[in-house]
Amino acid sequence: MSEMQKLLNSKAPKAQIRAENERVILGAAETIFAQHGFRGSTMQMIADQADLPKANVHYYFDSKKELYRRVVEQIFGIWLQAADSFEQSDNPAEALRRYIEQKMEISRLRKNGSKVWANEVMHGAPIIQDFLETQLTDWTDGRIEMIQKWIDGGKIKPINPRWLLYMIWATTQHYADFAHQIETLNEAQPLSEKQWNDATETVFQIIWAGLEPKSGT
Amino acid sequence: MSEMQKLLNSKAPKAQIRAENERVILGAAETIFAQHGFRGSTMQMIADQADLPKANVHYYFDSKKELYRRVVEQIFGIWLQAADSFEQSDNPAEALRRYIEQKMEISRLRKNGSKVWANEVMHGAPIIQDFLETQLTDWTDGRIEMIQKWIDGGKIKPINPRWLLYMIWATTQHYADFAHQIETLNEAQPLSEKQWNDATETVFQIIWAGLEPKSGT
DNA sequence: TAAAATTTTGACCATCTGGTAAATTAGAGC
DNA sequence: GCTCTAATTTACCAGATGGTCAAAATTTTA
Repeated sequence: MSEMQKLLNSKAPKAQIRAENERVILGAAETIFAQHGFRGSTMQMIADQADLPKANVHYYFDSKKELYRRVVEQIFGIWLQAADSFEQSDNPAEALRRYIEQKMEISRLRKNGSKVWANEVMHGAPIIQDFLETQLTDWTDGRIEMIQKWIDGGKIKPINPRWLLYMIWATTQHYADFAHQIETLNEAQPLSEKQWNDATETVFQIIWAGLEPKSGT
Repeated sequence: MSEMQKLLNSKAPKAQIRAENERVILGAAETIFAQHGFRGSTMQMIADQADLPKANVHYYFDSKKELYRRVVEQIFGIWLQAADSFEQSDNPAEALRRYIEQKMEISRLRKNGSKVWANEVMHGAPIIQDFLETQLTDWTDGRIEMIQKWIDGGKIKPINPRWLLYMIWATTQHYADFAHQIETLNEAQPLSEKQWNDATETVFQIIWAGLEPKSGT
C-alpha cells in the first residue's frame, strides 16, 4: 500500500475504508479494462493501477468477472443518466441539442467507460445482456414513440426514428471509442476544448438541418 | 483433419494447399478474433474453427500476433477499397451516397472484420499504428480537401469536413460493431434486407439534407 | 486494555495457453 | 519405385494468471 493510501486510510473511519477502496479499484479496473479488454486485463495490472496488492483486490471483489460486471453496470448508469436529458419536449431542436451535447460530454470525460461498454456490446454483451433486453429496450421504445410524435406533428421530417437514434449514438460514441484514431489524425494531439465544441456543434447542425422541415411550409 | 479437408487437399496441387489453408485459417481467425478479441481468442479456438490441429495453424503462421496482424491488414485493405468509391466528383450527393452505401455494405457483409478493426483501434492500434499514420492520414487529408472544394464551390453548406467524415465512419461502422445491440433492439432478429436498405437510405437522407445548401439560393 | 472484527499481505497452486519437437504421412520430380 | 520436400499430427513444456490461504497488522468495540 502506498504512503498516500496509508495516510488517507488512517484518517478515514473504518466504514469508509471499504467504500474508498472499492471506488479506487473500480476506477483502476475501468482504466485497465478499457485499454486491454476483459481477457487482456490481468488482476495484477488492475492491482498495480490501484496501488494495492493483488490479494487485496480479491478481498473486495470476489472474482474478475464480478469486478468487470460492476464496472459495466457503472457505465450503464451514466449512460442512462445522459438519457434523461432527452426529456419529453415540444421542441425537438432543443431536446436533440441537449442530448447530443450530453453524449459528447460523456465521450470526452468518460472515455474509458465508453470503451468498456463498446467492448462488451461488441462481444455479444455476455455480461449485461439483461440490461439490453429490459432497460435499454424500454428507453429506446419510449424515445422512438416521442420522435414519432414530432413527425406526426410536422415538427421534423418523416424519417425512421430508430435509425436517427442509432446515428446519434454512433456519432457521439465514436469520439470515445475511436479517440486514438482521431488523435492520430489530429497530429497526435487530443482534441482541444475548441475542437470538441466545434465537433459537437457540427454534429448537431448536420443532424438538425437534416431533420428540419423545409422552411416556408 | 476433416474428411472434407482431406478430399479437397488430395485433389489440390501442392502449391495451392498452402494458399487454401492460409485462406481458411485467416477466415477462422477473423471470426474468432471478432468474437473474443485478441487475448480472448486462443489458438485452439481458431484451429477448431478452421477444423485443423492447432500445430497446423502454427505451421502456417508463426505466432498468434502475426496471424492477428494479417487479419487486421486484410480488413484495412477492404476498408481502403471502399474508400475508392468516394472518388473525386463534382456531385457531392452522388459521391456521398456511393460512399455511405459502400460502407454500410461492408458493415453488413464483413461484420467480423469491422469488429476486429474497431477493437484494434480502440485498444490504441498497437499493431497497425503505422497504417493510421500513413495511409489513413493521407486518404483523410485528400477527402477533406475535396469536401472543402465542394464548400468553396457552394455545393454544400460550410461545415468542418473532418467532423462530417467522422460522422459517416461512425454511423456506418456502428451497424457492424454494435450489431448485437441492434439485433437485441430488433426483437432479437438480424436486420432484414429491407431494414438495411431503409437504414442506409435514412443515413444518407439525413446527412445530405443536412449538407444541402438552402434551396433557392 | 483486551477481545473481536476487519483489512492487508506474501506465498502458493491448479489451470490454461502459446509455442515446440519430433515422428509420420503425403506429394513432386526423377 | 525412390528420394526429397512439404504438410500433418501427437505429445509435451514453460510461463502466465485467476484465485486461495493463513498469518500479520490494524481498527473497532466492550
